[in-house]
Amino acid sequence: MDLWYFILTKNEINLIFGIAEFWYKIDIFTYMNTNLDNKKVEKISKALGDPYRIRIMQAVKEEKDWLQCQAIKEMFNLAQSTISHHLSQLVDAELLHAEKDGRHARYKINQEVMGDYVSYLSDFRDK
Amino acid sequence: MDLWYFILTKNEINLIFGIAEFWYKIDIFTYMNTNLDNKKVEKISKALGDPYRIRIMQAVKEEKDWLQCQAIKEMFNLAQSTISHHLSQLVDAELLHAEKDGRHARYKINQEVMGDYVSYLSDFRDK
DNA sequence: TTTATATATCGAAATATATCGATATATAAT
DNA sequence: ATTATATATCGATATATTTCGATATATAAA
Repeated sequence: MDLWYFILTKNEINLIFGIAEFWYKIDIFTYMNTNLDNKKVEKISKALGDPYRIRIMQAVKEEKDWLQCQAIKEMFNLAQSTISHHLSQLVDAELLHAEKDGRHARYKINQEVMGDYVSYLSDFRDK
Repeated sequence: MDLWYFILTKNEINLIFGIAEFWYKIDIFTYMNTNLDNKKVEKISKALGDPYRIRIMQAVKEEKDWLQCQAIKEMFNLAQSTISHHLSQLVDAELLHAEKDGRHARYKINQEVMGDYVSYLSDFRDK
């Protein structure tokens, strides 16, 4: 049996989808994402450009559902006000959804914005 | 004919690949990208967290092949040393390949690192 | 060899960000 | 009502980044 190794480009994904469309008689629509302007991309990138915030995002990702602010505070040796600052950077960039539950705050990843950012960056690939 | 609208998650892509594997009797291997550590992700994000550098990336993308440094200088009202600084941020983060051609420098997007960054971020999606 | 051009590097000043401690606010527990 | 807990905000300081002008380096043109 042969083993083939691919790094797939957008065009190649489109080809595969094309075959799938033909075989299953369906239409798969892909679209270029225009939801993010440069200002927004800058803000998101800045938000991800800090070691603590990267680890916060990872912790939020690991959590099945929402992650309590309290849990984040216990991960680091940082003042509570500093954690709060990092969290608002992530919320301002809309990378995280924030929700208040009594006196607790909890967070989960904003899938839509994260998806927009990923597809924005994907446009830098191939041509 | 029915029209269905999907935002596909990684798991759903895997399902589609699974069907393709079954039908064409091939193996499609997907793997979690571990090429980037947090330090690298931080550096790349920081590099993308500046309006000039975002526009430089876009300009490099638009260029069919390599983009001359000179062309970038003409896009902005910035001192030559500042442009040089921004370009080295992007090259240090390995978002751009740099090449010297005589006394000119030229750049193109480092597809591998950009791809690694995109797939790193993709792991923040779905679960 | 001299001069012009493209880019890189250095040092200083301006600006932005991270961090803390103190304090405010809002909710829950007593 | 009072007290304790979770989070947010403020002001000050430390640190990092951006920007410039001046200068260095390296290549091409005269």
